Amino acid sequence: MTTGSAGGLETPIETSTRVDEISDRLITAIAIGEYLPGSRLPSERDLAASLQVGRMTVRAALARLVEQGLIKTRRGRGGGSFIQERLPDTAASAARSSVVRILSGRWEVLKDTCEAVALLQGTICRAAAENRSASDVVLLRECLDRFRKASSGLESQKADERLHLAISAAAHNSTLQSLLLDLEARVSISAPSHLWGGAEGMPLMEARALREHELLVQAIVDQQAAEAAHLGREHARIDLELLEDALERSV
Amino acid sequence: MTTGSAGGLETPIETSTRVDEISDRLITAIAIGEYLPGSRLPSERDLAASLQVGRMTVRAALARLVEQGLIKTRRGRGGGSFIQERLPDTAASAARSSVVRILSGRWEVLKDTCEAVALLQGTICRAAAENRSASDVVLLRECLDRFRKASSGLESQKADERLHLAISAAAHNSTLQSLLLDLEARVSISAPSHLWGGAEGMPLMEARALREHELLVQAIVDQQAAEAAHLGREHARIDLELLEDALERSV
DNA sequence: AGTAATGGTCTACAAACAAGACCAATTAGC
DNA sequence: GCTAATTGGTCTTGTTTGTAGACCATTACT
Repeated sequence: MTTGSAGGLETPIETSTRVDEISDRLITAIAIGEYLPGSRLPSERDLAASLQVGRMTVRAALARLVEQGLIKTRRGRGGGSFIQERLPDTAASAARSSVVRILSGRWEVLKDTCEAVALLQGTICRAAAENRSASDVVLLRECLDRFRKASSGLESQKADERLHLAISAAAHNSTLQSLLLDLEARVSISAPSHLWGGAEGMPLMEARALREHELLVQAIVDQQAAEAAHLGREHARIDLELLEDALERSV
Repeated sequence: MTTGSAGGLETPIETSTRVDEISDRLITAIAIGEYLPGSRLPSERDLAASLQVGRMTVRAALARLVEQGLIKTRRGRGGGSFIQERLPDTAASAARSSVVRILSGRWEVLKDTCEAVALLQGTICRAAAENRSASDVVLLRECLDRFRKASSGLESQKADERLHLAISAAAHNSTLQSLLLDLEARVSISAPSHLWGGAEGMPLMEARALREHELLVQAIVDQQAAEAAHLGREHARIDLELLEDALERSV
């Protein structure tokens, strides 16, 4: 977000530049998995056009991602900005130190944000159970099916994202939906779990996620508001648990 | 906030200028009742200093408020920017046309936002009931007392604001709290109810608000999560009803 | 070889803002 | 009443940020 507008008259004004905004979006898109490692971002000219922004501005934003080691650029036809496979420092230093560096200091904020996501998720699931239409039901079942059939971790993650999007859409409140997306993006940026999450426990987590998804969708379809709220809230705590695990493992 | 950071790579970038940000804050402060009609804003130099911003920037923001008729400026020692008594157009044109102008077109958005506020309020009240500490209880009772004793509409409104602040603080989640404040500010900006709300029904509303406040605080103190959630949600719908009333009256 | 698509570089220009000087009006305090 | 302090109003100067476009360098496809 650019920036929220609540705040007293004492706190200093700070406005994010266009470059900030764009690099934030790009990082979010990558962290969320919208662009998988190895894939190519749109060309600078295309990005500039679709964001309605000067090309130099896009270049400045991309330069930051290059600095952080998130992308590399290649010139010439077929060139572009390519998402890197690994996190910048996992190559140079030990993985654990990188995790600690990412999480420490911001841990309190991150935990607070995760809690907020969980609560908001619960609220949205309740609203979805109350307001879901017939077409929502169809879409939800479709997304759930796709999640069931997803094999690879990345596919499963994509399906997960779509399912959650469908749920938040079923709540029929765009304000809350964008709020939730915003919060989730904050968590993803600070702690892109699919990048550093240990691959060992993943199948277990995915199994749990599937079970919870099925129950959650059923509750929404059956319009069991209280049940949906509870399930949504608890389901969102998976992220928090993953974070706590990662921190614990690395200390 | 400047601007939220969620959104695909297709939607255009827009960054709010410092002037936007400042005038938003000022309007919010006035709409919320932080500066009552007749009172004076800090001097331009003071504002510039506390906002860490050039004086010309503050002046540009103030100029907007003058344009909207929200403030008038007086020069010389003891001068400054003074909050106007009346809404700009109520003097020139009929009050109903002003209400319609404010609400129409943005009605759908406003309704969505109000719904979101209500849901979020419910969530926060639930969290408050679950997480409130002993000191929260003391503060809540204090605020409730102050609200009971408040006589004038403006006093009562101030007390109401503080009570709600205390409740959201009791939830012990700063992310959700700032989110709620942000949403409420949006509603206040679009529809500053205490400025155009008919004075007739106010005592009735205040009586209802008092009753609901008492029940709500009690539920939080007693840690009745579900009850608190329900009360908070319904209580927040008062704003929506006021808006609907105002719209109905004016059409 | 030629062409099209890409990143890389450069210049010229405009808008937003900062910092500060100075003027004009008004009034609190002596 | 006089003075000095305080305040809004105006102006200039310089910086940062972003825009628009031209042009170059590199690469791959036909």
